[in-house]
Amino acid sequence: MRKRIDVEALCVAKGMPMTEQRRVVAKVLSEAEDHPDVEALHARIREIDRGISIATVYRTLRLFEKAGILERHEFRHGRPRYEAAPDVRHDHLIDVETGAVTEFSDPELETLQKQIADRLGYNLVDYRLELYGTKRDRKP
Amino acid sequence: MRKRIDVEALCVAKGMPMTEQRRVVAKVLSEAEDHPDVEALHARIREIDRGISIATVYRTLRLFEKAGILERHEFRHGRPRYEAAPDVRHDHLIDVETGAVTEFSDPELETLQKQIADRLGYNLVDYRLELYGTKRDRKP
DNA sequence: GTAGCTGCAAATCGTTTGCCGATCA
DNA sequence: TGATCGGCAAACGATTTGCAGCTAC
Repeated sequence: MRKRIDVEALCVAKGMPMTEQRRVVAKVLSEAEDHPDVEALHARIREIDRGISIATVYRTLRLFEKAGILERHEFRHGRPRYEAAPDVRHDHLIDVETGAVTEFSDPELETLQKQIADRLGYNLVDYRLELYGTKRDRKP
Repeated sequence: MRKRIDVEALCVAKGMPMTEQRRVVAKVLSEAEDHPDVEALHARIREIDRGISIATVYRTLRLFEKAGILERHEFRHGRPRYEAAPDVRHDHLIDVETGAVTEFSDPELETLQKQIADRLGYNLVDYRLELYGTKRDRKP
């Protein structure tokens, strides 16, 4: 069960001028249950407003990302995929057969990572963790 | 202390036709102590043989990668970077200020990842872990 | 009113590819 | 010899940008 994030409200809170196009992009992002790429997003956007150009989609995604409203993920083998920025950080497990993404978070893992960085003489400022797997017992 | 890998020997072992150009690319990769990108590699290659084109560099890197002789890493913010494939897997800590890469490996971490995948109903087939940090006590 | 937006088409960037003469085994 | 290679320049695909007109506030 994914927590719905009101992207438009976040934009307004940041004082962004809200155009019709941005509202549509925000709506599509808010409603996405998956982690769509630009092409998928554009397709969904055009279902609502046929005239919105790909340039606007790119511009808007960059804008939202810089504002911290959006996360861009560069998983292996594929174009960047997007999700509305969650309030609690999580990591991703990607199904290598279907591309489906499962979210998870594990405090133990983060502790361990901090320890490793520390041991190497660094302060951990960020990390990227992606698991790639195949579903167990896929057939009946 | 980085273990030197004889890339040319690995190519020969795989039965690749070894041209003058491939020997140069192999040599540069074997001698690299860092994780250079294509541009850096091409620069080093040209120091040995001025005539080798960027197309050849790209073709050769792809060839080596497909043969499992080379690893391509797509760290955040930047072009892909390469290293001769190590025989024991390791992960990377990237200095966000300098781009320098420190290698590490932690069996505990891998166990934990396997457990997480398992808990989510997946068999772990691969993963990507990158730590981003700043050096502690950088100044004297 | 004016700063900032959008659509369009052209530009950009890193990377790949078709062609054809050259090289390797 | 026959398969494979490499250099060149053109092609490519995803993304960005300049411009001129339009919109939010």
